[in-house]
Amino acid sequence: MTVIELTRRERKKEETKERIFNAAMKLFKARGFEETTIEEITEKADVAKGTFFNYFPRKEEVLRYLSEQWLEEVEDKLAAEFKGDAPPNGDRLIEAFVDVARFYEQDRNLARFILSTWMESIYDEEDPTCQRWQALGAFVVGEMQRIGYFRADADPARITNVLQSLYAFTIAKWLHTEPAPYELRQEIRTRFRLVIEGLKGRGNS
Amino acid sequence: MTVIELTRRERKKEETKERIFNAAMKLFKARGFEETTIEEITEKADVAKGTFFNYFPRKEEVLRYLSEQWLEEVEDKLAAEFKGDAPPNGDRLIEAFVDVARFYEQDRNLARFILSTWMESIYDEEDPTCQRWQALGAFVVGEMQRIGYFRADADPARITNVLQSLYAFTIAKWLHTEPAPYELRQEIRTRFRLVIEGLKGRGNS
DNA sequence: CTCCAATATTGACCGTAGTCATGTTTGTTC
DNA sequence: GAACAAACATGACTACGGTCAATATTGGAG
Repeated sequence: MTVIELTRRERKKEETKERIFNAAMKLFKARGFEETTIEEITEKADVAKGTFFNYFPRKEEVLRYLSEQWLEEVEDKLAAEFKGDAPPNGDRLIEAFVDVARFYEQDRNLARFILSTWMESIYDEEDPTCQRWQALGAFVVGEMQRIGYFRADADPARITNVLQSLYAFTIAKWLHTEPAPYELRQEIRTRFRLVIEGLKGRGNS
Repeated sequence: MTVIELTRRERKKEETKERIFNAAMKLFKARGFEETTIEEITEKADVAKGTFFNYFPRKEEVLRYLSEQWLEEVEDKLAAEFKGDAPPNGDRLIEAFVDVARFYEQDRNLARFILSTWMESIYDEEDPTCQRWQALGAFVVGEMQRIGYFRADADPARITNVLQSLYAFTIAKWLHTEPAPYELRQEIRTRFRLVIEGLKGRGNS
């Protein structure tokens, strides 16, 4: 963590961005994303409408900003879990993801925003967030292959993609269905186990 | 297929809707969804702007309409494949889905529209399209369990969800990445096989 | 302190999705 | 065919996301 000295100007800029961001989040939580207008946000943040666009080129960028902050946290958490000294372990892999899902359970509204931007960024290979996730996924899956938890004859990137889609969809469905269709963390655990063990039946060569 | 007699009024109504729809599709294909304005559509369809909203309450509803038409076709195709006389067969299951993916390869623009509405409807359990897919999925998976291709100790709805997320994501990523990141049908086949066989490695109990 | 260029702020303005009051057409009843 | 109601068409209007030229603020150089 490098501490960079900021000039007064830069400090003020950050502060304004934060003020706009906080105002936006409060309104989004209270009334929803679509229902909140940019004028309401800027009024609450006590700046002119145009100022908003100096900090966030589009309304959606506020969500992306939120999402990035949160994903960085999660990333650090997962990276610490897997790049630490403790030997890699398959069950810990699942439990780490299950654990991250706690967040989504906290605030469904917020979670919806974050998930939707995450799901968009998943497709965009230019997106730095996406790249970091791919890298993290490839590393973790590689480790799992090394210890024999995952089969070694499958492309780690493919396994990462499969698990990512499973994870994202399980959360997305849970978030968009009212009332919640299942106990989220339990369901993630079950589905992960299911694809790890395989869908194959007895009559299948 | 029941043929319903339509009054002149109803015929005219259908015709107008079709005219608007066709105009919209031509413009969407040529210039993209966002870039096409409703006024352009109505001009091309030779109706007033307001008329558009008598037929499609939102701009996106045009896509939903397209999507519904197409999904019905696919549904019929898949249903015929699995409710026919031929004995159910696991490889045929995979190949049927692979085959459907051909469509997405035809027109990437159109496919993007259809997939995005499909992915939204996946979450919405009220949506009739979603319900029909769930039903079809449950039936097919049930058959596969009966013949021992899929393990019988897993909830068919869960297996359906897992496969659906895998399928949708694989296509989505393929559609949103330029140039295409993989040969679509081959990738679907590989991923399906992967989750059917399981991700488990040798060192895994 | 004065001047200046860089940077940040502002709100009038624009384009477009969607609304709605009004006008028009259609089918029906006598 | 006249009178009427229901269904449908219409375009002026509103609301909001986003642009941009004009204005204000900042910090540094002389």
